[in-house]
Amino acid sequence: MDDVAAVAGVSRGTVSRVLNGGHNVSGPASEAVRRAIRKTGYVLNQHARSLVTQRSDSVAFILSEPQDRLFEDPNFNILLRGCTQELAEHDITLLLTIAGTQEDRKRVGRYVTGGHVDGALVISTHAGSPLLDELDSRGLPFVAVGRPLGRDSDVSYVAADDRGGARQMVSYLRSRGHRTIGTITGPLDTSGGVDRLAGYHDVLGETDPRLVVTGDYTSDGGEAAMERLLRQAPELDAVFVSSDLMANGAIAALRRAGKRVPDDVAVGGFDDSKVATTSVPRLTTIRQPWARISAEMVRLLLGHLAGDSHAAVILPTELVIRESA
Amino acid sequence: MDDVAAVAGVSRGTVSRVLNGGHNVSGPASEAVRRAIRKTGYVLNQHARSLVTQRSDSVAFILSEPQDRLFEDPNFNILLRGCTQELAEHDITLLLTIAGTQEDRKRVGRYVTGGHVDGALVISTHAGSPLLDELDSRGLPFVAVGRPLGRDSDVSYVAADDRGGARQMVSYLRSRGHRTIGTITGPLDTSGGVDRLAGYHDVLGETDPRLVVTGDYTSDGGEAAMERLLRQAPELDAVFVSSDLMANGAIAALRRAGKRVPDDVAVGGFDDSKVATTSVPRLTTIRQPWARISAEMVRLLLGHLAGDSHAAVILPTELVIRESA
DNA sequence: CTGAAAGCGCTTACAG
DNA sequence: CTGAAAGCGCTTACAG
Repeated sequence: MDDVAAVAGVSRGTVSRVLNGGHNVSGPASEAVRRAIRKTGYVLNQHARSLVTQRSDSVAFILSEPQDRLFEDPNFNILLRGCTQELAEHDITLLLTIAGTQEDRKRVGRYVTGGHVDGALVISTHAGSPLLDELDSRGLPFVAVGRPLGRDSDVSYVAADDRGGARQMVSYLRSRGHRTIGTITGPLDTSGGVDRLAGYHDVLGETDPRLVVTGDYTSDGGEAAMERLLRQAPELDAVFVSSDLMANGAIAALRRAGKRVPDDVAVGGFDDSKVATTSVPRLTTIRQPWARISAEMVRLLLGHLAGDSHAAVILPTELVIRESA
Repeated sequence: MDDVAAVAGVSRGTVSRVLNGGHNVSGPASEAVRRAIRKTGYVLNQHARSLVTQRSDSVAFILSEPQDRLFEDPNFNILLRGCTQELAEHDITLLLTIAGTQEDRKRVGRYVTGGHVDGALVISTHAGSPLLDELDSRGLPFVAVGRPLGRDSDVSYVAADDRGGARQMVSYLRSRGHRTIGTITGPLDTSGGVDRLAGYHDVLGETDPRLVVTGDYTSDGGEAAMERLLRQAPELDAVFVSSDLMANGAIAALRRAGKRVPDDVAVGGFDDSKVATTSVPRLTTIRQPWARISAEMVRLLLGHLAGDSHAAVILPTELVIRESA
């Protein structure tokens, strides 16, 4: 920077000013500095800048899932891409950090609270993640995707309306004349698990406990859950499955049991993920507004950085009718 | 840090020394500092440290593909995870940056050359990526995965033996009695495209040009390429397809043309990716040693950081026999 | 509009 | 083993 100043014939202060927007710098001076920068091949030292500005102009995207299955989920892709773009418009770089194991989470916790980033977008669906507490205690602004169970009243998050989406699907199934509607829930330590189940009960009221089975968001898990459901309640004529992947497994189980989908048993999924269109039959499901979710996450985080307090944003879902129900 | 020093009753220099391994610090002093750190809740300012050490203890994993299809590839997952773990053992954080668009690439280029990271792992299969030049001109150490066309003699990279792998597959097809073996290549501006085609010619010599068609690594592209191949050379009895995804599409085209796989036309893939086991019939393919690739990439990069010059590492592939050939 | 100067929070020879 | 001090490369009041 001294070089640049020398070549341009100005002080370091002036060089710094043109680097930071060029306010209060005369045209000629600005031009000279710009030329000097090109000539010297100068590149700013970000650490020095961050040391004085106390910000890094980057935020972390923390993927904190034991199983990083999310990676294979196209929706996750959309989310990541959306956040990157939104942030880029504000000249903020997004760093993806993966914290699959307990040890990873510690390392990442240290990293993000060490001043490397100004804030974080955290993707973690399971309850009781110590990561949120760590970020909190360090005072690092962050926003979560999905309602963080147990923390939803003191943490910023944006989520699809899981409960409302479940209501849409179950209402649709009932409107199609189905009378005995079962459900395969997600893990009950995730908001998707409890909220979608709540939506199911919202429209059906209390149901026979035999009609409710818990899955684990995997295809195999959905298959096993469907088998159990079939054993417990062979008379059911529809099932609301809390994720497309599980719905895909459920259909396999139904087929093996000799049931036709949707004629004998209608199947409704959730997510509108890739498998929804590749499965046979294609899935009737609930679409989550991922593009809007990412936009809102970034908006919320930027708000935090500017001093706003926390907030929750719930976005509506959409029923997508295909062949499975 | 002044607080810590005050509480511990030592100088800042001593605090810094325990922070950096505790060499040349007496037991009691070290203990006092440690207690003071806990008591004050002190957290190191990484920017200040990096400013003096001139390193950040982090490296970038740059995903520089126009289409970030890689994300959905489980192999990519293995690569990413492997690199993260290897680096973590050296206390280095891996930052994933995505540079899908031209603009992204610029931003990322600025970021990584701005001192934020000590080096980079770059994932970019297409030739002529300006990113490599940029990193080079900035003097940032990096290693690429896959042979960077046109830059392979002055850049560090680690790759599977594409040419040898293609030889394995084509030799296998011939050993099974197939006589008219076609091939669907990858884009010819990728090393996977040219090297696998070279391997094909290695075992077959010059072939009828009608037997060679270029695809784009997508399933749809493979389907279209197969149709073309079938039109040009309806007599073929085997085809070596340069990626599993394309092989999957090729099988669809064959089925539609009334050909049985492998009875009428045998199909050999490349990658041993997820689709290899989900396609019907399951694919006979070439496995790339992703775990070793990630380990070697990290080893090479760490070498660079320590001052080593560049090097290329080529790792052997493995023929995996299933049902399609 | 511009320069001189203080300061951001660390690390690391240097001297003892 | 320890402290005092210089310095890493910037930004930003402050004075003019």
